[in-house]
Amino acid sequence: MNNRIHRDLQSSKGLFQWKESGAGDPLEEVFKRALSRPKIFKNREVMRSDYVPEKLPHRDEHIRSLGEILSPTLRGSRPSNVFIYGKTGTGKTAVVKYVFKRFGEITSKEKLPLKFEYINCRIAGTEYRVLTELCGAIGVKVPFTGLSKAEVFNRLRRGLSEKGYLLVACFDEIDALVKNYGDNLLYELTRINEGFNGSGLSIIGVSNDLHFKDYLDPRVLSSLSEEELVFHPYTAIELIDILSERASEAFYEGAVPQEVINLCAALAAAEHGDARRAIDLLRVAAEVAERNGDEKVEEKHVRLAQNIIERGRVFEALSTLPLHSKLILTSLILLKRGGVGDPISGTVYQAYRELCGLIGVEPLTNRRVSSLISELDMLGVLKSDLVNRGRYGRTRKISLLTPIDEVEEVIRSDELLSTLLNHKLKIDLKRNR
DNA sequence: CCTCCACAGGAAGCGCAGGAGT
DNA sequence: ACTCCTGCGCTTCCTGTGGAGG
Repeated sequence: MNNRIHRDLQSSKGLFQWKESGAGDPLEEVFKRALSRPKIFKNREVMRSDYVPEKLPHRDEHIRSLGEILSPTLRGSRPSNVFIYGKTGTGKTAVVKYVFKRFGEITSKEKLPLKFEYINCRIAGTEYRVLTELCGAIGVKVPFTGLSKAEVFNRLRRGLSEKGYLLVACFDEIDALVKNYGDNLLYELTRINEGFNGSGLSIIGVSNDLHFKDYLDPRVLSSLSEEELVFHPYTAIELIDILSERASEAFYEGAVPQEVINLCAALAAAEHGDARRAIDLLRVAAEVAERNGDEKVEEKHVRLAQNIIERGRVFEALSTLPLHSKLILTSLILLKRGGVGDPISGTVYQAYRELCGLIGVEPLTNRRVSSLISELDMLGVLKSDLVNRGRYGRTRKISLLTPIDEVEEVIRSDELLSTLLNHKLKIDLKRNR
């Protein structure tokens, strides 16, 4: 099993290795190759996920609607709040950023007292930081910690009325904020305009959770969704247009044939029409082709890219986990390798405590481990199904969703856990004999 | 029909970090 | 120096629960 992982690692590395290895100065070779290699990328920036293109194919209607809704700002009155729904990669963020950019241009040309601020609630993280960013948008300086939320809120209100700004704020992934902190802040923000005329705050809420409305207080909902926009997933045909548009800017002519674009579009369309996925796929495929020294991107590169992206996702999700989550995964691996089918939470907790004992770490409580398992479930690493076993209680059956070898690979990238794993596996082997 | 298992998962609160205001 | 603020990770305590077996 060890060998297998080793082999996997080598072969995945092998992807990036040159076909022949020359002697002498190792960098010399790299330079020479890099300079003589056929070029694929003309402009790498264009394929980055946060790039806002000049043209957004198939979103004209949405751009016009949003512009229409925001147009009162140019005449100095406050526009309606807007709610935008749509799954990931349907162009919500791109449309908002694009519209903000264009309005920003007009604003600075005409010298209007307008501010447009884009905030990603999941990245901002807390209510406090969201408020801080709003303050920052209108030039009110706020320390990043130390003040009460109420104080920051007051400063925002004072700033708005003193400076006379009209602030249009986009709360992207607004569901993340509401799920963690409730809708109190939103309620307060929708009421901040009372007593203002001309200045104030308009909110654009963006969510990819279609059931998000259910979490909201009716009062917040009604004032927040004065206008609504719904973004539908892209079809494969639309994705082809989007990719072609980007590809023509990002790559040299002939480097990316049409059938490769079609393939990327088809693969992404099969997964809910996510444009971001499609673009990532094409970018990685092109990178693979480039590193390989090939002249153009081919189907095999796209297939490899698919693999790389998948592995990258797993690795990134798992390697940044805290120690105790990794210990839980380690126990799961050991139980699986030991021939236990899908263990129940009690068994996992026992194994986990044992591991903690071995490395001299104070174990967390059952309750906390239960939460960590739920978190891993939400991450999609494992699945925990509630099962009722009558007399034998009610518990969760835990199964790995990620291939066990991939999980083990990540666990083994931590030296301590790797040693622990080897140690335990050896003991189990002896016991079985 | 009732009991009782083996937990799930909500609520509250604690201690700490990292700051601000006085 | 002291008080007060929030977020975070965690514990403690608690109530709830579906169905096998008596």
